[in-house]
Amino acid sequence: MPSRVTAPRKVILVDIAQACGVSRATVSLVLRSSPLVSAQTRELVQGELKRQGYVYNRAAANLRRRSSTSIALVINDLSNPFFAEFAAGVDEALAAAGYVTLLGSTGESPERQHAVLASLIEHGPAGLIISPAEGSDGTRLSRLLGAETPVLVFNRELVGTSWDFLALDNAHGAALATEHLIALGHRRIAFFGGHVGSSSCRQRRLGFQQALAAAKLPIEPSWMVESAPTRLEAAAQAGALFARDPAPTAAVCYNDAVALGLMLGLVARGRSPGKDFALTGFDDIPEAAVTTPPLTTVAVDPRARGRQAAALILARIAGSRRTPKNTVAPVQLMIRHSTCPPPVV
Amino acid sequence: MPSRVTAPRKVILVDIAQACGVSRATVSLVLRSSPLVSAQTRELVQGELKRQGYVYNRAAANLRRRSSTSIALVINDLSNPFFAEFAAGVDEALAAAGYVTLLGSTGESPERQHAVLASLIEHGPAGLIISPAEGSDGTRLSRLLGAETPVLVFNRELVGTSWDFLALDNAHGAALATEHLIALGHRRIAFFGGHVGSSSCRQRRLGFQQALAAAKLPIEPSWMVESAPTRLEAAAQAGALFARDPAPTAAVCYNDAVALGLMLGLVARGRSPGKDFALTGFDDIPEAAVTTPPLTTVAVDPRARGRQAAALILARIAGSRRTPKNTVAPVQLMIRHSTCPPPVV
DNA sequence: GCGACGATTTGGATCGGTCTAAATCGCGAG
DNA sequence: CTCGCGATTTAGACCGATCCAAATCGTCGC
Repeated sequence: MPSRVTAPRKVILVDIAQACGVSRATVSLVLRSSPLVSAQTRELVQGELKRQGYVYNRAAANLRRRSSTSIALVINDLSNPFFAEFAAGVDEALAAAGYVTLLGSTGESPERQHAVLASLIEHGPAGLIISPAEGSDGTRLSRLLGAETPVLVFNRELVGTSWDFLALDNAHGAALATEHLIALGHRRIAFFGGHVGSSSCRQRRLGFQQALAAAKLPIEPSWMVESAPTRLEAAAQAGALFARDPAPTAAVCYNDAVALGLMLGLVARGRSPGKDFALTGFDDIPEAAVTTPPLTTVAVDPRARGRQAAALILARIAGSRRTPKNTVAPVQLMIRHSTCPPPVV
Repeated sequence: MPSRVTAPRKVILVDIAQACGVSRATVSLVLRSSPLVSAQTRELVQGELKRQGYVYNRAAANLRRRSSTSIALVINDLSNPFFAEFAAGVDEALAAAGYVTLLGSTGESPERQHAVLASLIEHGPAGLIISPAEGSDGTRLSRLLGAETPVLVFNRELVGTSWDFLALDNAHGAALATEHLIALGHRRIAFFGGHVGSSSCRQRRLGFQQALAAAKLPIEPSWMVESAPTRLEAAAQAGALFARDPAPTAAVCYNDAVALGLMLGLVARGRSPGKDFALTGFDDIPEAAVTTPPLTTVAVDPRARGRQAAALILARIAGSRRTPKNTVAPVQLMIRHSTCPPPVV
């Protein structure tokens, strides 16, 4: 009979206990570095742990302790550098706090989001950070997650829920960009790109309009141009700005991707962004600093937002607070060379 | 006595069993949609599950079944769009297969990588996909992970290990780029950027040199310029290409970031990339298509690589294969406008 | 020499599921 | 009416840790 090669059984707590001639409870205490065990047995056990290559089974421990050391992170679009950087920040801070990140990405599909969440919560995370897919149904999410799970919503408001919310200061950022253009002398300013369906777009439009109103400038509805928040779509929509005379001399763009697309569209029409047309972005993606011309934009520091989100969910898990908390993250205008004074007529 | 408000205890399997007047085993069978239970009780139980808002505790189940439904994904640099896209592909494919992704990012630090891995394996993932941090010690990782864990290494070779490995066809990609430049008429071609410490850089250099040798062109050592794989570093190193006369008329760059940096450096020196100097990148990051000029580069489709990595680790977990397997992913040359013929002297 | 007391150690129940083997049910055949 | 058999259902051990209450140990005071 050929000798059967069995995979060496995993080393568990009792193996260590037996090898040391102590009880499981004692080994367990050593693992959690309890002060109860004597220095002598502690060393004995620790030596054996190393010798046998023991790995702690956190799932088993968590089962008994009814606790959890993981946090779910659900991202609408990981391939967007903004969210990737956010995720990196979250993971960095969670790891530092001893948590593990359960990742889920939804590709902006509420259906996938539902499935992903259903799967993630079965793993019993201590909390959830979610950047909702566009078109998410808050009520439906509430029902799925229950009132118990600690949740932090990032970036997009989720109406019908009472969870903590970390928002960017969209209105203020757009206002800063608009004021900068006004200060340069522009009087005909467009708002370009984004879907009004998304709350972030509505907020940025609001800030834009408030800044115009504060400067007593008119808001021309045909200069509020929608487009998908992608470079390609934005480039295709550039013409919409010049459909009528007079045309705007500057545009506040929904985000950097849209701004870069608009730049392409302008160049294609013989315009020269930063020379005869001024435009601003939003996000300050790494690319923004190195385009030609470098893009004036509103920086939001996504990695820092990630760390902040981690801190907020940990605070919520610690559970001191009771009422849901809204946090607004500051933004900063980065002035580069895509913004110039209007051409003299 | 004031009525104590207790958080509603989580609904567990026995709650359902009691409410239905059946045993735990029966409920368990329903949960796993076993054909053993009668249609009648199945419906009864399923109704109760929904009514009470039961959520499955996968950790408990996995404990008994000695199985796992999570896979760890360790990434050296999530803020790099290439890896972010890769991660998105992995997560997409894993989710489709019913797995959950445990994320860890290391920021290129072997120490962090060690800590992250130690923490992740305690959660008992069924397998691990790792894109190693630069300077990882394969032997050390082997010791940490043991011989049992299914592992797929991505992108960077890990010497001293016997794990599955998914590599990009670096040599071939660099050769394609080099051949393209030669076909355009270039005779003095540099290899720019990257650290020779990294295996991907060595492989790309190799392909570059083979293509030169095949065309019977000399390899000039002073035209092999190192730099950190970042835009800024690359821009700073641009001068090294023109230190001596004659200078190269074209460069194969280690990756897109380096190529974009070199473009900046060239412009700063009064050169005009795509007009009087040709250069190629590697990766085809989204930005490459929209720079001025658009960058000729080698596309590797990171999202598809992510899906492929997921498929490979799942196959390894299924365990049919025995010997470690090396997979080389194809690459594709994307010809854009950063490559031009050499200037006529 | 004995009971007390602080310092350690430990048996056994427990977390929430799954597995196995055995019990129970319903019904048609003999 | 009883037996046999397939279809369902179930009791109880089990996964690998933690927790609690109780046991054990050494030694110190009287």
